[in-house]
Amino acid sequence: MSPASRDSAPSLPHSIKVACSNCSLRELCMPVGLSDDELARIDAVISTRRRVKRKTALFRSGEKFHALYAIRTGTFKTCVNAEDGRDQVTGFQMAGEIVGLDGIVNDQHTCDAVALEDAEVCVMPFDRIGELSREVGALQHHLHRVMSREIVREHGVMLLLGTMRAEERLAAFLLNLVQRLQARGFSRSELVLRMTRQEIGSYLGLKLETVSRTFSRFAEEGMIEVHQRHVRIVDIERLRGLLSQPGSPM
Amino acid sequence: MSPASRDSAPSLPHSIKVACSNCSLRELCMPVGLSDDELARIDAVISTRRRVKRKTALFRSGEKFHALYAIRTGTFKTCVNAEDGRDQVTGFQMAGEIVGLDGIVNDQHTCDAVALEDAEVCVMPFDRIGELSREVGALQHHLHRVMSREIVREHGVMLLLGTMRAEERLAAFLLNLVQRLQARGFSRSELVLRMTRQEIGSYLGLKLETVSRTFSRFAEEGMIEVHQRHVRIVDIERLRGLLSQPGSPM
DNA sequence: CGAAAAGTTGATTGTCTTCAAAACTGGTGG
DNA sequence: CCACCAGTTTTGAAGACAATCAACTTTTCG
Repeated sequence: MSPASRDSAPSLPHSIKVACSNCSLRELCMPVGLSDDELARIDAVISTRRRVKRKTALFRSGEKFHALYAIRTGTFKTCVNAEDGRDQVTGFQMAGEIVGLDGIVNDQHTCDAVALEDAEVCVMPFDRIGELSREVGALQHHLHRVMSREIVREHGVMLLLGTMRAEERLAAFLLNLVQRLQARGFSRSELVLRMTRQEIGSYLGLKLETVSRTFSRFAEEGMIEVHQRHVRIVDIERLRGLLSQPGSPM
Repeated sequence: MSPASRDSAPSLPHSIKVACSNCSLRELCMPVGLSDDELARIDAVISTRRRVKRKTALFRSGEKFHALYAIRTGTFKTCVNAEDGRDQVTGFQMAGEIVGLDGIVNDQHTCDAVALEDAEVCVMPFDRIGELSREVGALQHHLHRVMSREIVREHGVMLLLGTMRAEERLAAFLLNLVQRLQARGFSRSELVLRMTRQEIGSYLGLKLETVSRTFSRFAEEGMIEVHQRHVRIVDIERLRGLLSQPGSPM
């Protein structure tokens, strides 16, 4: 937003030595069933972490691509910028998810990844991942799956943006968020939004006022309780119902 | 649309022996700078073609995934279906482009690929591609780039769906189409739409009436000439201008 | 504490959708 | 070869939904 804070991190800001082998998030970002030897080799490749402070960028559009990043803690948004100043949030990423895949095609990032809260990521140098995945079949397939999953996720967003009304979009957004939080051991009814109404709106193709109004309407109707960024899902079934009913089958 | 024509092709409908090594589309779907040996090994893997008749599916959502497909001739649409009957065209693919990437994550396709005209594709069995890319580094990187390119393309569609007005969407659509056609040796001002207004609308998140009206408006204003599916771009600069001006920088 | 950022709410406007009717196209069978 | 018919496209009129503009409140953070 503010062109002032355009501070992408320089080469090696805060880097830390670590190991996947004893990482609690391994099930999320690594293939399962690796041998000790394979794990050790992966440890050798993914040897540094990087801290990213709130509102600063992990990478920015135009920067040279050299690594994928596995999120360890914190939440990110990715967002693309058009030449004319428009921008669009393309996703919100949380622990265990991978960002940076956009950079592979042209060896250059085409979107920004900005931390919504203080965060920490594992740096996975792409050329070394490539080498290693030639030897460790499970890693190769895992990488393919990660990329394919992202493609499928984006199909879902396109469906949302192309066919849904505001209420449906916000319901889908909330349901997706709690589902992912639940998978990470958080409550399935309470959540703290790490992003602004603005950012939610950008992601959902709505203006922030519409997001705010729709939150209010959901609250009035007793489906959720909203206190700023704290949301409590009171009637998840009715929220789900918003998605399956009104469909204009085009 | 008509639930009658739900005929995805069975195991081996019309298959033909072929070779990438002397294929004119190689620059589009294969890495460059391969040795003769490497090319021969790729030929061995991509050994069959398949014909797909107009309005029939190359694959459908739910089917088991086993191959990627490189389009040789013809045009496809890919489209995702929601449980509630909604559907969304996620892309239009033409010669040299790859479809099927969505199937990798869960070993199952999550969208339909339907031929908009009689078409022919090269079948690339995914497990064999995987094996070979472990040995041929250029192929591995190429595959990564293809997937990354698709992710970046979808970012662009999200920007379009999330931030653009009808005129901008249609202008972006037309400009993208001619650009890709031109890259394939076709005119940069004449094009034949292989899809209906309906399908364009689904892709652009608009109703078919809006697409039709917007075409008419462009024609009135002398930017294009439209005769059904034949479109002539008269003033490409003005069309481009639609994309760079009005931006609501959110 | 105070300024800036974020969020809420209301009134109005604009764009796209919906509903409807008619014209056109292309393929099929008499 | 022509007539017919389903699918496609165009166009109009009315309505709906979200955007815009604006004022105000609340929260956050230096």
